[in-house]
Amino acid sequence: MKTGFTDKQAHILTVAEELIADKGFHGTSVREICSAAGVNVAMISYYFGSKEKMMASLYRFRVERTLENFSAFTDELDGKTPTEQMKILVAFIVNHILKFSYFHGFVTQEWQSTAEVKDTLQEFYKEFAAIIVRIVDAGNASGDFNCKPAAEDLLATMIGTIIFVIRNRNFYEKYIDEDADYFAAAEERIREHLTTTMFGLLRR
Amino acid sequence: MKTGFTDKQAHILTVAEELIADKGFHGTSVREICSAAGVNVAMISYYFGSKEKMMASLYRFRVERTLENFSAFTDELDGKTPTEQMKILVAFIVNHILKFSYFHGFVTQEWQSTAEVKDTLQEFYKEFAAIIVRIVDAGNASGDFNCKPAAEDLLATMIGTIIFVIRNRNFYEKYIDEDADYFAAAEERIREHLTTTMFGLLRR
Amino acid sequence: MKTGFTDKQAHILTVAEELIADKGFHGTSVREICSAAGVNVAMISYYFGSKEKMMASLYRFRVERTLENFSAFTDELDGKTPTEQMKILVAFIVNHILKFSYFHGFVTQEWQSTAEVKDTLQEFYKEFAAIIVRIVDAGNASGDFNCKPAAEDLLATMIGTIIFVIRNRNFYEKYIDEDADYFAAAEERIREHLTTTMFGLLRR
Amino acid sequence: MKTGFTDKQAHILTVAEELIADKGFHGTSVREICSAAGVNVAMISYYFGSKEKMMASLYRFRVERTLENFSAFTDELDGKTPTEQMKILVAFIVNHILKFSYFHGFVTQEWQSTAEVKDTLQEFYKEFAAIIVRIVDAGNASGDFNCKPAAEDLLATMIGTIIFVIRNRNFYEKYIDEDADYFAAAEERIREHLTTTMFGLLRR
DNA sequence: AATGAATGAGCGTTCATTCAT
DNA sequence: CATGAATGAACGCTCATTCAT
Repeated sequence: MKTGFTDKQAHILTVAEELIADKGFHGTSVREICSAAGVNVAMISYYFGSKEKMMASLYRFRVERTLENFSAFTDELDGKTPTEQMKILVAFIVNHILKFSYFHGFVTQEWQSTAEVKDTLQEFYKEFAAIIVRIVDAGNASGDFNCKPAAEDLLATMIGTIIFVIRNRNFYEKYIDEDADYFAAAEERIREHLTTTMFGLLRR
Repeated sequence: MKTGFTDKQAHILTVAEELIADKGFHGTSVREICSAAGVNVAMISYYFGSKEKMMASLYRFRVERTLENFSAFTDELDGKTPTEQMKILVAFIVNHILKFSYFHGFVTQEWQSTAEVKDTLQEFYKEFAAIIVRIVDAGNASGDFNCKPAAEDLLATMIGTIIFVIRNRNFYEKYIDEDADYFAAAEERIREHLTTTMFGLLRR
Repeated sequence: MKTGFTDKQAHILTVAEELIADKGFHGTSVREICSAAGVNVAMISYYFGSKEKMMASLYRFRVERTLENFSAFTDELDGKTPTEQMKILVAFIVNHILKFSYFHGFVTQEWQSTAEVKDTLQEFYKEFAAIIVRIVDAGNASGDFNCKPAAEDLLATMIGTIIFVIRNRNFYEKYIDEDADYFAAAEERIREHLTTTMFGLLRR
Repeated sequence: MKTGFTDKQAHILTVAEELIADKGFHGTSVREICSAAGVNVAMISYYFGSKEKMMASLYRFRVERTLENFSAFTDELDGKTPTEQMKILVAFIVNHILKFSYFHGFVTQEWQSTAEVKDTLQEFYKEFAAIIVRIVDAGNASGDFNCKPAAEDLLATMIGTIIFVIRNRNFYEKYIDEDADYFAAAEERIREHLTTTMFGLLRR
């Protein structure tokens, strides 16, 4: 699977991803990333050209990996009814965003991202919206659904809801069994909530 | 309602809010804020103790003002049917978040906020969730609704969806008439979408 | 005497001048200058904006001080014969360049100076060339001289010769009494040599 | 004449010379030189030990090549009258310095050269001064000249004047026909001026 | 109460050099 | 013999903050 990143670059990006997800782009220093990655402070400039360019690489890195998973996910949809497909789609997106949430919250805020980076993310959203359209249309044809809400609205609601739950853990965890692992429990809850939400919009 | 902020402090916070909403906490320097506010660079440390503490004050400042609006908003609900109340609530939250979205996306990301700040924001969410509960219960009693979805889930979906649309303007604006003002057009669209979404969850 | 530099700025420039005269612009670090000046490392950026801009200030600083001396020097020429005036001029330029030689060797080499800086130095040269023209013309009118060599050539020879002697001390000091102070002895020698040279060009 | 430089070393030195002449020692990076020379960045350390030592080699390299030209030049003097010899000498030195001026301006400035490097350059000056002495003595014996100015002073004036004109092109080019090639026009002018200057010092 | 000059720490980056291959 | 990946040190600069006034 060709990505254009060497092992060392991938290693640095993985470490950087975790830190930046936690503390943001400006809140994470090059020294911090390199120290955590066990490499010399000069390596980020050496490998990526600059911290900014490393960030652009990080986006590309993540999108590439996400789109790889997409194939597996879309294969899974084959032969299922639109209702089942929608359930699978919600489960996939909840699982994915919980893993890489930070990734969907940067653009336009905190990070004056370049056009290239914004495009990288849009690529993902458009790809995803296209799948939603396909399922919605199939469901309306088969009679599973009787409404055609806009794909971009469904997408906004799904991703937005998940990110809110992640970012406002402090608030949301009060409604979750405190003995349970937050992310595992939250994943299940959001999946169910969003599934219900989607069907509420598709069948009226 | 006692706020504890002098006029000068309020002025600085207002200026800071706008800049930070645009460029993030780390992306906005103390010099920049003070320069834009027309005050001495030492004033932030002087008035608030530090940039971090100013940020905490900013949260408190915003929550206080929001809660002030709440009274007007809750007054508006009086004597309406639960269905109408829910419509008003959606309209209020969409309008509010569009104005102060930055404010709901910081916590846990980009900013290692203190417990105090997190509490400040939770105060708002809890207050809001309480209103949702009240409307949902009233609607179930009156027969307007026949379901009792969790208030925190409805909240997450409402706020999350709005923030997504704001942060991913690049993506979402493709689905909006390009001649229209983005925020005005988006506000209307999201309001309708979320209203439909809420009713889809309350009546099944 | 208004120069536009505060005492602190003047202090830093004086220290910087000495170090840069010795080791060049790129060879002298900001830390080194600040350390020698007993000020914080941030002061150069703080006072001048950047190291580059400090260098531009240094040129201006030196030219201003040189042009101040000029008035005193030109006053001294009044009422003298052209022959005496030429002797005074040589003595002045030798003395001045020996003090600030570094200053005349930077432009176009080692430092990609801005147009502004180059202009600063040219200002000095042009001012000086004008005086030479005046003396040469007066001398030809009075009969002291019988030739009109180009002022820019006389200037080039005077300044060039002096700088050579400074820069190639290693070579030149072999011809100077080793018990004497190099600069004092060199000053006298060059003054005599250049005086002879000038008269050799003015009377043939 | 044994130089001790391999072809690769000579190639690197030639490239380095051009760059350093333009931007100075500190202003030219090892990467830049190696990149321009089409060799690996490690080669300068590998071949010369360090950047500093490469610089010492560069001086030696240039002096060796200059001294090689000297034989041809001194041969040319044979059988000429001292007056003609002096003209040839001025023409040679002007031409040479215009080509390798940078080379004569480094020592003691911008570069803390080692004793070895300084010696390398002195070797050249002493050799040159010896020739001047010979011509001056011959001219005084033949009656071409009637003065014996110090060779080191003549040398300082010649080299200094030329370097000034090169370094202060900005100033000097105003006095040169702007349609002409600067270096070609300057060479002719300086040659004539220095020839006149030398004869002015040798015949009084 | 408020200033603005000044600070030390840390920033992202580039440097000449080293070393395993 | 030659490479190029990798390094530690130092670079110029900006940061939030302090302190004498």
